[in-house]
Amino acid sequence: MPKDLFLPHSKPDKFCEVCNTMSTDLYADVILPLPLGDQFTYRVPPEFQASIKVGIRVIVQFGARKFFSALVYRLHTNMPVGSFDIKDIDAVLDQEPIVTQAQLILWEWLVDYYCCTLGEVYKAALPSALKLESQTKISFNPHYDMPVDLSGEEEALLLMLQGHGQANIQDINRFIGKRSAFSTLKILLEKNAILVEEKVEENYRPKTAPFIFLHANVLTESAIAQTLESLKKARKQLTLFEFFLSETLYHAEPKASMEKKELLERSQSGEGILRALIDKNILRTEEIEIGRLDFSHDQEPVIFDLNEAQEVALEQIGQQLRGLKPVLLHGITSSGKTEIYIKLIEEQLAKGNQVLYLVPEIGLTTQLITRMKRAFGDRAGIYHSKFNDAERVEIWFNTLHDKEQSFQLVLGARSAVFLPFRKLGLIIVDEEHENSYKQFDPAPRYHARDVAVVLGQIHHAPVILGTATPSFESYFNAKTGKYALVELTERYKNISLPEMVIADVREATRRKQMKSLLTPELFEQINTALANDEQVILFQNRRGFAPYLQCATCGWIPKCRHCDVSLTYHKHRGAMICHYCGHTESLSGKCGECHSEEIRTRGFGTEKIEEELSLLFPEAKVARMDLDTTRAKKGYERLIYQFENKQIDILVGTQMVTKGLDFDNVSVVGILNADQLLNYPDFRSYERSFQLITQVSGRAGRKNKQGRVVVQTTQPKHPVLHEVVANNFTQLFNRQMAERKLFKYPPYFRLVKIVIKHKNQERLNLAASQLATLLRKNFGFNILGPEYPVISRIQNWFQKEIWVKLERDSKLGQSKKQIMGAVSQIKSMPNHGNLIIHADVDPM
DNA sequence: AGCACGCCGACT
DNA sequence: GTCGGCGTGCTC
Repeated sequence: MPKDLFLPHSKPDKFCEVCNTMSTDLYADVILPLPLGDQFTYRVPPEFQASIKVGIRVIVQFGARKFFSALVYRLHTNMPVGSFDIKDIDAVLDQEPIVTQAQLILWEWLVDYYCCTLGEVYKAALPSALKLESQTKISFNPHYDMPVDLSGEEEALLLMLQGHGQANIQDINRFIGKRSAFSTLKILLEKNAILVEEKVEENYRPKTAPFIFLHANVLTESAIAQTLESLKKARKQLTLFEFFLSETLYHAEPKASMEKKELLERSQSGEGILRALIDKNILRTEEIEIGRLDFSHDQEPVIFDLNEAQEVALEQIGQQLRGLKPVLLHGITSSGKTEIYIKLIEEQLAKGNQVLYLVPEIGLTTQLITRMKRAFGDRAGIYHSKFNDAERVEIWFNTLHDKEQSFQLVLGARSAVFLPFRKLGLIIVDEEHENSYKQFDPAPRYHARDVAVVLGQIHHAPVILGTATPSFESYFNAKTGKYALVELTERYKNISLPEMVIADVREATRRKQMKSLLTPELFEQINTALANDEQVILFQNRRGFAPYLQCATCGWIPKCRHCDVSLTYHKHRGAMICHYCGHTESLSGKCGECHSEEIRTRGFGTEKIEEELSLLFPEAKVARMDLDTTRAKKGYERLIYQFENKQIDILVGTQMVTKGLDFDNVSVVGILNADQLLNYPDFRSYERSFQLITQVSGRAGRKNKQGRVVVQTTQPKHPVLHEVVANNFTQLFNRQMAERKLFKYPPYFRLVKIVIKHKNQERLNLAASQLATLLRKNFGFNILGPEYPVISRIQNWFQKEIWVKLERDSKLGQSKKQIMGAVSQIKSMPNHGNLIIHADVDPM
């Protein structure tokens, strides 16, 4: 983008016939936080022409009544052509850009690559407190005499408004208790009884705290002396006042004020004593803005020493990074990748550069945060979705502005790629194979790892992708020279890799050796571990008690009434719950079909395992870690803490237990049902099985002692399991690559998944087949579907999918344009109004 | 995405 | 006769 777009244009001047002067018309193309394709052009009125810049927010009216905070994308003097009135910009919100030029370049890339709009990216990128939207405010018209011809509802509403002063639409809907109070409001508006206005409210409020200052009366030496004299009889007040002076005026570095809380605490005075001094006009209080960000750190920064293998890897990375290719760091579990990162980060921070450290959503554990805080103290900040909005705004500005106290290292989940970095020196993507880097819904459906690579290119910052189990895409890129590859094959601190055992569930069942859900192998291992005071982690990728219930007489299975899935039985809550929409039904105990009372549980989830274990090992403390036990705010941290402190002997969990946790007393890891992973109907299921089993196995092993992993399966001869046992990633990769090539799957081909949804099944079928036909004209055999996905209905929306396979070296941009063209053609056909169609590029 | 406008069925 | 359901089109 040319540089002059930053500046208001001074040409071409033209003569204004109205005001008889030379005038300059300046226009701004703005991005609205809406999923609309094009930008909208507004006129920049003269009073804003000097201050407007690309990347600042402005308030504009959009449509008949709504106001939005839009982002200035382009400034120019070309009057837009068209038969519409150009509206003026109403207000300018920022003095300096809050979105950088580099970010806009990234946004444009996202729009092209992920087939979305700038509005959608704008929405995803900015903390919501920075995206204002007007709210309709309704108030009582004070110049209105209460008439007689009002209905009961109208009168009640008016009285409410009179009492409250102002209300928004949601309040009124709640008050009236109907779905829409719009008709009542319309009548009242016609009768001139109410006033309606649109207000844009700033959501972000800086946090303030009371600070204590010297009162204006006491600013001279003599006044202070006099005051001290006058306080002789009030000894507590004198103590407080003297303390205040010693901390501010008489301090080595004098300050004007002191925070009230700190003053009271450190002088050990009470509220009342301070109050007295304020009443006497000796001190005064004032609200001062303070930040919400935590700059505290407990310990002095510690930097570790690396072992030989790590030093070699660090050296290799250093060499490779100079080539500005992304580096894939393939290091087996516990090989000490984090220490290498710390060294690399340290180097960048010393240069005054910023570092982005991406972790999967779930990987933002207290363990990692503690480690980074210990290494980098208050230079490290955290950004993820659990942060409240005010904090996110502050991190945004902290990243953007070079302040006295600012974070140089940002640890963040996927949305951290959108932060406004000034001077990015390095990007680390940890656990790059993790699926949670991909955003499903809403658009932009981006993969943070891939966005990070592009972000690195824009900033000329090196990118490191680290993992023990590379995604096939990344490994392929490394093998074909798009990425550089660095491998670490030794475990840190000489912890040996765990011994892997494959336990045959079918054989054990036949011999009647199963102890509940455990094979004799796993049962023995757990017993031994408990006897040695060691801990156990069990993995089952399914929460709840039983995935479904079934009538033993007729085979009936309870299903969700809104979705096409069976209800999962949650024993603890005594309910059957849909894991797709949350629909909950209480347990009737009777078959919905034949009314038989013989209802059986089928399969097992974490809850059932927890219960069975408590019966099998009554002495052991068993805990469960899944979505249900970690939903509460500190639930996850509490479990980790308890496990670390050995208050838990056996931890049962879903995927959560596989992520980046390091415990040093776990000797046994059990995978309860590997079949479920292997048989998952997806072309990536073997890749994922390998990743999950390897990752969870990595939790086993202690210093000087080999850990054990038991994998329970009915397919003990399955090749993937043997590759896991041998830790033979390469063999699995090569075998799978041949298949991927043959069936035109990634990484040889790129996939675009098109999802079509409609509440009406016939209309969905029609639209989907029309779209597929249209796409086949361009892509022929590379179109799959339309087909129902595994779950064909979610929350009463039926859905179908069409898959497009694009050749890797084909003109991607052009193909995507063709796809989106076909989509909009289908959408604009009559009767296709309530269709939802979206494209998911590189779906997971 | 919202929201207004416009056209057809089930109600006072 | 009207209320309100949804299908359609537009927003600088």
